[in-house]
Amino acid sequence: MKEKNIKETICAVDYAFRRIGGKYKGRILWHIYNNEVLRFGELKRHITDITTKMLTQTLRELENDNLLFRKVYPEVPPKVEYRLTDVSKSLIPFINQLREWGITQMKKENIPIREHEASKK
Amino acid sequence: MKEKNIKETICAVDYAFRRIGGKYKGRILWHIYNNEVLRFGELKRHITDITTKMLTQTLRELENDNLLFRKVYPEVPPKVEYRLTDVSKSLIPFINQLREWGITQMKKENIPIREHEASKK
DNA sequence: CCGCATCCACGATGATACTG
DNA sequence: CAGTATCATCGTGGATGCGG
Repeated sequence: MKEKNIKETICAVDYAFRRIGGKYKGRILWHIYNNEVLRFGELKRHITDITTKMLTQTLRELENDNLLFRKVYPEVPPKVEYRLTDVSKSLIPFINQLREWGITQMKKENIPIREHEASKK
Repeated sequence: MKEKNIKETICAVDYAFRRIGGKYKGRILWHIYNNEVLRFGELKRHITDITTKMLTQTLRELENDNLLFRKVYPEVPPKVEYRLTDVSKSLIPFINQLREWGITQMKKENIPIREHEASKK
């Protein structure tokens, strides 16, 4: 049966796409990078078209895949923070370049670009 | 209803991922780049885990999205060649960078890497 | 040889309600 | 606040057969 496990992967391009592919992974990493640290609710507000379920699920995948660090504060109300790991930090240059490529293309096609307002401290 | 159209896209990261995301797009572009031009059957042999249907479908998407150029030779038996466009060529550096990141990670995890044998002429 | 058409299974995603 | 649980649905992709 379908080995979902990445161990049997062959091509590096394939491997990389499996790790950061998916509908929201790129954007999540990018937003966290821009803010250094984000809480669950903040992320949800940044990525407006994601549901609670998908956000939770994707965050878990990224965490299990060692691309996100999750810190839970044992408080009431709860507080959970997400940060990049060293591995995902090493991925940022790529995402950024891809983003610049996207901007170039979008300008060519006159597609309005929504910049994510990084709450730069 | 669900606007599949990319026109309403907002974030450039999202835009870029939509264009080259997907299970096979990255690999297809990469293989064609490595060989400059590939025929349908050659592509299918390179990407061993793809079905005829998915290959056809993905190639169409890439073509419609201006990331592939398709040339049909009116012969019997048929012959169809696929090449990169200027737009997808401008994308290659990023794919390559992503690939290098993948290679680094795979080495860390001792995952065997299958190099695609580019039939360098 | 290079596809396209059809049918079908299943996983991915969405909507909504509920909880510690 | 940060999720979980459940149900419905939609798209992706596989299998097969046909056709120029």
